Amino acid sequence: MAPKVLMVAEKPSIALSIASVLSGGQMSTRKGSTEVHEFEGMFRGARVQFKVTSVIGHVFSVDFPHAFQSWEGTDPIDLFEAPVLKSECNPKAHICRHLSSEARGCTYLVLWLDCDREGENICYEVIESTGINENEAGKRIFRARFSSVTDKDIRTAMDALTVPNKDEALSVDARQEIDLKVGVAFTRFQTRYFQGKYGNLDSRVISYGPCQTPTLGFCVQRSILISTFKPEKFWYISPVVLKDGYELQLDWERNRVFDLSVATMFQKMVANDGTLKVTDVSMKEECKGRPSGLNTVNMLKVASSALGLGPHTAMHLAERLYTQGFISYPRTESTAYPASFDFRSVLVSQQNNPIWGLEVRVLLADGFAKPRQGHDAGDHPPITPMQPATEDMLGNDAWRLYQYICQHFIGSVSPDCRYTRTVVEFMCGGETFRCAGQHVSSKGFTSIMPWLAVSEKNLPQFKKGEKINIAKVDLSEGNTKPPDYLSESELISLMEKHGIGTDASIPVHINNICERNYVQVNSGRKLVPTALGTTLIRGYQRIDPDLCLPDIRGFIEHQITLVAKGKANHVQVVQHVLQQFKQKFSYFVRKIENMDALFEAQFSPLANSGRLLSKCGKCNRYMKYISTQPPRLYCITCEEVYNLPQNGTIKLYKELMCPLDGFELLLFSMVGPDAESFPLCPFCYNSPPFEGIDNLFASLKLNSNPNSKKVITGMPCFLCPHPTCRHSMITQGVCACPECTGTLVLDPVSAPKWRLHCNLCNCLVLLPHGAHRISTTGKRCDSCDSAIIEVDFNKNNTPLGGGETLYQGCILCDELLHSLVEVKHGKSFSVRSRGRGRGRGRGRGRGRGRGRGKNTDPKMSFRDF
DNA sequence: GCAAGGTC
Repeated sequence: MAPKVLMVAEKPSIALSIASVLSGGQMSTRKGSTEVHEFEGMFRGARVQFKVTSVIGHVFSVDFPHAFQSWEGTDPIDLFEAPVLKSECNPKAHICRHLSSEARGCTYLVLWLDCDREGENICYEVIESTGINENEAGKRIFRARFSSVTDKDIRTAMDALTVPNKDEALSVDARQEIDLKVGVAFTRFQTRYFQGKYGNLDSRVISYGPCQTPTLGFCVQRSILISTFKPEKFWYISPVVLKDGYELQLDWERNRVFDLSVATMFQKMVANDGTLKVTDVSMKEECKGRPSGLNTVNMLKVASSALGLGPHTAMHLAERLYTQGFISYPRTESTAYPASFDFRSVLVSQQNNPIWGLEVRVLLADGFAKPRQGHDAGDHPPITPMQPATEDMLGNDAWRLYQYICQHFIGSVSPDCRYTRTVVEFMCGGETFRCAGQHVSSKGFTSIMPWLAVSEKNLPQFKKGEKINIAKVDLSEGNTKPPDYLSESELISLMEKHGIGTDASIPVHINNICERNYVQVNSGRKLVPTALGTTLIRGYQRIDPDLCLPDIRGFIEHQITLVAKGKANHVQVVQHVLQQFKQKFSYFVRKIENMDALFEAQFSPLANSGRLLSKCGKCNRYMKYISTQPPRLYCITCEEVYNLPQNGTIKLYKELMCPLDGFELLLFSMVGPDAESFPLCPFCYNSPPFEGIDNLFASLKLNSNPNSKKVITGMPCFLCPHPTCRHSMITQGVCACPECTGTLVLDPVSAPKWRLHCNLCNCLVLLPHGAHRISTTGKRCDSCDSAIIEVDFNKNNTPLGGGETLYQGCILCDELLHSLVEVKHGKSFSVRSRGRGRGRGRGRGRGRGRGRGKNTDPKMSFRDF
């Protein structure tokens, strides 16, 4: 059989392009985690079977091991020395499994990842996933280096295979570890510090990051400039001339002066002279160049400033236009097109457009230009329309973006705009004045991009040496004005200039500082910092300005570049940089009072926030409920903060008390139609009471249904293993969830729509409707080990004979009860149906758990907990 | 609940 060659690209679209080019379109395609294209061809002088597939960006991402994930149990400074783990970024996509199975039986691996450092790093993620030893580089493993996804470049790359660059890959590993440790350490520390003191910060998490914080810094810097701006009065003179029916106001060469008596003096000198002498008339042909190709950052700037679309939204729309085939790949740094680019066929596809079709037909008939020379970053061609579209096909916002992309493209192949500029210079009383006129001789690309048009301004004819009487000399007063708040478009430029973020991540960072409530987007997409955003930046400036300066990203980039170039050892660089940040961190912690003084002046202490709600188990006094994000309880006496679940309402739960710690229980209710409610003890929720329960949660999360939207952030009663408390999972749990490894727990306040809900996933089971009372009994079903429940039916509609209302049974095995239950979210729910096994109790010694034998109902109860 | 970087 012919040897097999596996080729892997960074995204499915590139795998398709590569396969199409190399197979000449003769390939077969099959589905998988990502598509696999197969064809025969020649490789290193032999006939082979090619398989081309792709990853979807990074395969792995980096995080802390479980022991360091607890905010309570880890001192943030220890994170700098903590180990880091790589795990699959998107376990549901099963990319690792896909690669390993596709690599089986392959003799060669060819890496077609994007040709940048991230791509180089993904090369090694792919190698690791395939299981091939990386020492086989140059023997079984090859790297294709291509500068664009064109026929020519793909073939050239295939003929000149090299090996992946380990140093570049390691530089990305270094960046990942540094970003993670620095970001998480500062974020955890300042979040806990300030949320433990103030009640109205209104941000779930007070994050810090080497990209997001300098981004915020730009916005705050501008707003500080505005708030500290002192306006100054200035004066200027402008002679007025009447000629050939024109009234012209001339510009003063001095522009303005800041002293009224000086301005008055000049005015008198000019007025006394009274005659303007034309000292020069110059006429110049000017050219405004057509644009080069459109890259992501420029698209985002126009989207924000001209279309009113934020970068996040604009990227979303652009991605949709791309996946629907209307535009080319929208994430690119390049503004230069490859030499072989077919401009004509793009124009042909636009020639029937009702709005700009005519212009396109003229270009096709009269000849078109190539776009102005741009920058080739070696990634993708500029953003280009691929298919004609109408507003109906796209929807308003996507249409406006598409329209701009088309206008930009057509503009880029249109002639330059040409105009003549006339400048007339005058002298009077020793002072120089000017006026300028413009006449457009050829609109060129500005007819399709009218917002860039050169304005027409007519002047009367002047001759050098000519003398003209002044009609009047105005003396005007003005005030210097502060700049406006930073526009999103200006922010994007600043980020690009300072190397903060990438074309793909710039929108994410801007979105981040909005979502964290650090800035607000006002009208005109101006970014106005909130009190929180301003206070943070001013705080860093007080303690260590480096922390919020744009150079911080540059510093990290510079250090990892040493790794990428092979000039420094990866481990040593990471250690060195982390050592520096650790010192900055500990200094920051020591000096946090300097920032806190600013917070004190701006925000309300917890003691003054919120309302009294429930009793503290330690001091027996009422604690305050703070409903602003994140919801918390605060005990004024103990000065303790207890976090509460989010996105729901909290109230006191029947003044019941936790038997473990004496805290009053709360009832949390989610919102929505099938919203569930559950009790929790504020203390247990934050500090789970049983040893090792943290680890148990971690395994529960790992084993739970991956589709579950439920996020466990603390321990509510429905996860509590207390053997006798009437609210715990042990006493309120009924049976195993048919959908996941969780337990179905009785919702204690669901009357009269009694129900069970899973403590891990969204599975919901409706119990007999309208019953007076439903409760667990403490007894177990003999055959399936579920909890026996007791139902007190309503006497008006009891299904029991003789008007009986009380009934006990197992909801799985008892025919009557089983006929009365209904699964709302979830699949089948019966003893006989086979479901997935139980994950709980893994290795916990009771011999129950996943496999209990083929004929056993896999949905055992939770008793082996 | 944390970062930034890929990509959908």
